[in-house]
Amino acid sequence: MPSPAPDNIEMKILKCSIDLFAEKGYQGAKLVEIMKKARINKGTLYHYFSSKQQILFCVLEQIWQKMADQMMDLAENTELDPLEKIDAMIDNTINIFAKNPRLALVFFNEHNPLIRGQNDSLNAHYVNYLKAFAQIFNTGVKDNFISEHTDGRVFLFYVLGGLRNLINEWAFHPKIFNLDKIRDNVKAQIKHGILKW
Amino acid sequence: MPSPAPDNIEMKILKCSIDLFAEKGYQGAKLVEIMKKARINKGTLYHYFSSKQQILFCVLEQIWQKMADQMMDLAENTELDPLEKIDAMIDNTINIFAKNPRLALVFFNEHNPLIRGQNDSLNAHYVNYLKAFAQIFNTGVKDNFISEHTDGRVFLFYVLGGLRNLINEWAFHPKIFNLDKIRDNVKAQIKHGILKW
Amino acid sequence: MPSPAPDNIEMKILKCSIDLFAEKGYQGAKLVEIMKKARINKGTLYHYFSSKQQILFCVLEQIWQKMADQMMDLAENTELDPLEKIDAMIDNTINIFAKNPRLALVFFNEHNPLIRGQNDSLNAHYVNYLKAFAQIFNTGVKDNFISEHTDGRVFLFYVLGGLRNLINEWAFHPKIFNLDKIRDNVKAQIKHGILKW
Amino acid sequence: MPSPAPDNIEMKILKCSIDLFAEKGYQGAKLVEIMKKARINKGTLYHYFSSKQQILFCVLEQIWQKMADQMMDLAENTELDPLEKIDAMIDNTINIFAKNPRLALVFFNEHNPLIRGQNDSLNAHYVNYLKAFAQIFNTGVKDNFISEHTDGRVFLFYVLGGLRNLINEWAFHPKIFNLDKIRDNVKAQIKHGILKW
DNA sequence: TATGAATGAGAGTTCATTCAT
DNA sequence: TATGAATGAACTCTCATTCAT
Repeated sequence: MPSPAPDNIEMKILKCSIDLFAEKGYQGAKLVEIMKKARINKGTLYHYFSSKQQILFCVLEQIWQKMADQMMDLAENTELDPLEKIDAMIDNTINIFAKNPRLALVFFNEHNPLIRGQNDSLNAHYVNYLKAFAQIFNTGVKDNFISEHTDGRVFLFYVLGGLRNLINEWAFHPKIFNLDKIRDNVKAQIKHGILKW
Repeated sequence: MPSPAPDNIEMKILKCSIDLFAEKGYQGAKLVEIMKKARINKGTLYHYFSSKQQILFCVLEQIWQKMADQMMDLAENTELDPLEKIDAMIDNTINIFAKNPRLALVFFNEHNPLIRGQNDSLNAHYVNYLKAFAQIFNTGVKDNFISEHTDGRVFLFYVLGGLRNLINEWAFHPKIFNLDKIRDNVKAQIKHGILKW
Repeated sequence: MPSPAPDNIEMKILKCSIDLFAEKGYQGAKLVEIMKKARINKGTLYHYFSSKQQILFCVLEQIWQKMADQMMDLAENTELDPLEKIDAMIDNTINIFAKNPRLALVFFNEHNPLIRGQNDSLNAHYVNYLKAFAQIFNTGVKDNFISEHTDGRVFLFYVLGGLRNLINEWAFHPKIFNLDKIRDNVKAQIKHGILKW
Repeated sequence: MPSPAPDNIEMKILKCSIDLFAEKGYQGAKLVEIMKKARINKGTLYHYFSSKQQILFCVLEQIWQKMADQMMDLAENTELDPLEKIDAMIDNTINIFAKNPRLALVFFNEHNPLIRGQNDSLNAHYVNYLKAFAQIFNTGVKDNFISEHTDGRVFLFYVLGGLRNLINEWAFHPKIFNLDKIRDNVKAQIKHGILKW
């Protein structure tokens, strides 16, 4: 009595979508291709997702949920000091994509403010993420771990953008970039900059 | 005898395209809208650009050309030391977009590797940019300005991504972000990191 | 429980296309007209044919396939002598179009080398047709049925062009031309020429 | 004092049009290409021809005028007997295209009834041609040169179509087909058919 | 839940032609 | 007579989505 787990189809669609979004971009990936790749029929997809955009939202939301959750956990963590938390944040972010480079490509190429603005739940995760980060950072400044000359917002978007770009490059050229080197270098640059010390 | 300014239409198309690309994304912006905005007719656009993509390439190429040229000038400059050159690089990048936030939005949201791969001249500028940057950075390491623990490639994409993200945020929320604060903070973080010193 | 005939739509498109191609030529016939005539929607047509040219190819290919098949059958036939085969060839060609004059118009006006060159399968049938004809003709010469002064190639294209033109005129003026008269006259001319004998 | 003959431009346009019509067909040949080939500017063409179709008509008309004139001369000729006239007709037709194969391609591929019906003057020449031919043929029958079993109309369109097809093939493959062989074979077939005699 | 033929608005693009200079 | 930028109607084709079965 074979009973296929219904979630499997949803997962298959999601997986194939990620691959195709990564390869051709959201607009370039056609639903027919996704359906073929997932070996499902044309109408079937609409039993699991209400639209093409819904698929993208679903992918992005999963990532942002994880990123926000991890950041909020970190913010509430009482065992790590702020600098350790920032290190952990780098690790968390890298770890999310380490096992799925194509996910990184979708995330970084399709997550722009235009998309964000169209989906409340996506935006909510994003806001949570920012808030948790701010909390960590501000504590770091208040407790004298972080220089008060550093603007929190600027630091946040700087690190985020930097990481995003690095992971994107790694996903495209996995042989040239090395995740551990990225990890160490970013941590060091954040703390000490690039000057000889 | 009025002298006709033939370039005006080309410029008008480019300007309106940037606005619409920024607002709705490349795919979301429709040629009809661009034409209406530029107050030209359907066929006229094709006198100046052979396709919609051509318009995007043209916008991106102008930016990359400027960025590459500035970086190459900097690389060949003999009066500045490597750290000054990196400061100048930050200034240059910010200055390009300072007067046109929407240009920044187009640049950062539409310049993904997919686009790059379709246009040789675009890619050439990009490669020049990377090479000139590497040259500056390597000199900095060799001359003991920059810590030898810092990987050049990682640093490059980290700074690039960070700046990109910051300028993008500034373009979206110009009242929250302040270009001069961005400038100073990034320069400081690059050099000293965020630790109390 | 009515059984849907899925092929009907494909046939309907083909039939309406032939009519419109005949009336206005391939270029003159617009897809909108074909769709209206076939009472189908815009997208539906593309379920059955991948392009407008595909429709034309499909029409022409069916005819050439039939013509080539008949000619090859004739070539392999061992019961008829070469002269009887040539008579049969005339009959075959005329019979293909006898029931559908508009088909003749499309075939003769749209089948030029330009079209042929764009479609391998079309060309393959054409080549088969020529080869089978050559075989029949050469046997006729070898077995002393046909004068050795007659060049095979010249004869072939002469008869083909002549028939083509006659059928075309008949399709345009079916009341002036009479297929049986065409049939008999061509057969006689091929064999005896026009001289008093 | 250079004075360019104004007719030269008209001729240049016609010549280049024939080449392009032959190569790509009437619809496939674009006015821009014709203008480029003729090294004239965009607007200039319209000083010589009122439309693209006008150019085609002009080409076809010249040919049909020549063909009609020659046929009418032949009809009025009192020195040749009907069979000699038919031989002369073959020669005339072939001679018109012998020096310009591309002209043959245009003539045979673009001269269909659709075109004919749109241009009175074109049609007039065509009608003259048919009438003169009929006159020659009928005299041939009446004077016992031609078998009374041969239908005039059928014979006419048969020979015309055959010649058309042969010249077309020759124009496409001038190395395979030989005009003189065509000439002789056609004359012989018309008179004696292909039977061993 | 599954199917896939059918839908149709709307996209980017073409190109013969016009007309102010 | 010559120019070529400007025109815009009309084209073929796309594809996310629907819905009867």
